[in-house]
Amino acid sequence: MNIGSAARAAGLPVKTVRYYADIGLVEAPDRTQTGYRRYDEAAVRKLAFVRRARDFGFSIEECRELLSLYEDKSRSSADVRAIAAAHLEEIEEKQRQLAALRDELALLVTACRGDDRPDCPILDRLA
Amino acid sequence: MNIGSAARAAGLPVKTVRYYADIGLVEAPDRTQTGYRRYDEAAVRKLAFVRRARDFGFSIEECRELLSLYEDKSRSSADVRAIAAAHLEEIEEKQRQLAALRDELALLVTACRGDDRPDCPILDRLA
DNA sequence: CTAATCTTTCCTGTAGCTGGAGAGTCAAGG
DNA sequence: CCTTGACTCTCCAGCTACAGGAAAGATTAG
Repeated sequence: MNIGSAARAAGLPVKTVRYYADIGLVEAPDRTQTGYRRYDEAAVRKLAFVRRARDFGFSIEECRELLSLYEDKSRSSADVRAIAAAHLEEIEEKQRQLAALRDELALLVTACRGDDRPDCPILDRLA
Repeated sequence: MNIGSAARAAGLPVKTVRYYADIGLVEAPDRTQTGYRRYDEAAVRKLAFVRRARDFGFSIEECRELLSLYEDKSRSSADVRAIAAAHLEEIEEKQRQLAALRDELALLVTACRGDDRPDCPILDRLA
C-alpha cells in the first residue's frame, strides 16, 4: 500500500501522513527499492487512530501517549483515563473563557446601533 | 517614552510591541539619534487598544481594521459592528464545536472505569 | 568609573501542518 | 516502445502571534 492509499484509508492528507512519519508518530514499516513508503494494515489503523484522537482535540504529544497505550496490551485503563480527563479539563476551561468572551462581546454588539453615525460603544470599550 | 515604559503602560511585553511595529500595526512615531524607538501618548493608546481587542480574541488583521476605524473620525458604527458581529459568530461556532466535543469526551471518561485492567472504552472508541 | 539595566538587530523555535518546486517512478494506452 | 498522467520523493518556505536568546551598543545610578 502506497502512501496515497494509506492516507485515503485513514482519512488524512498525504502531507499529514508524511509529517507524522517525520516526527516519528506513525512511521511506514518499510520502503520499496525506489524509496516509496509502504503502509500495512497495522500502520493504517494507527493513522486512523491518530486522526480520531486529533478530531477529539488531543495534541500530537497526547496522541503519542495514547498510541503507546493503545499498543500496550498490559496498559491500565486508568492511564488512558487520566490523559482524557486532563484533556477534558482543558476543554472545559476553554469553554469557560469562551463563554465569558462571547457574553461580553454580544453585549457590545447589541449596544452598538450599527448605523451611519460614528459613535460606537464597541470602539469606546476598546479605547 | 522608551519602548519599555510604553509596553508597561499598554500592558504588553516589549517583544510584542516591537513585533507590532515590525508588522506595521502600531509603529513608534520616531527614533532617537541612537536608534531607540520613542513612543508618545497616541501610540500608547493604540497599543492598549490593540491589547484589549486581542483580549477579545480579535485577530491581528481584525485589529488592523478596528484600529483604522478607531482612527477614522468619519467612520460609521455599522462598519465596526460588522467586524464584531462576524467575530461573535466565529466564537459561537467555536463554542458549538467545543460543546459537542466536550460532551462526547465526557461520556467516554465516565464510561471508563479507570482501574488496573486494560479494557478501556476510550481507546475502543478511537480504534 | 563601573555595574546594572535597557535597547538594538538578528536568528531560531513554537504547533501542526500546507503548498510548491524539481525530480524520479509507475501503470496504462496507443 | 513511447508517451502521458498520476503518483511519489526530498527539501524549503510559510502560516499565527509571538517568545527566547545572543551579541552589541546606550543609558542611568551610585
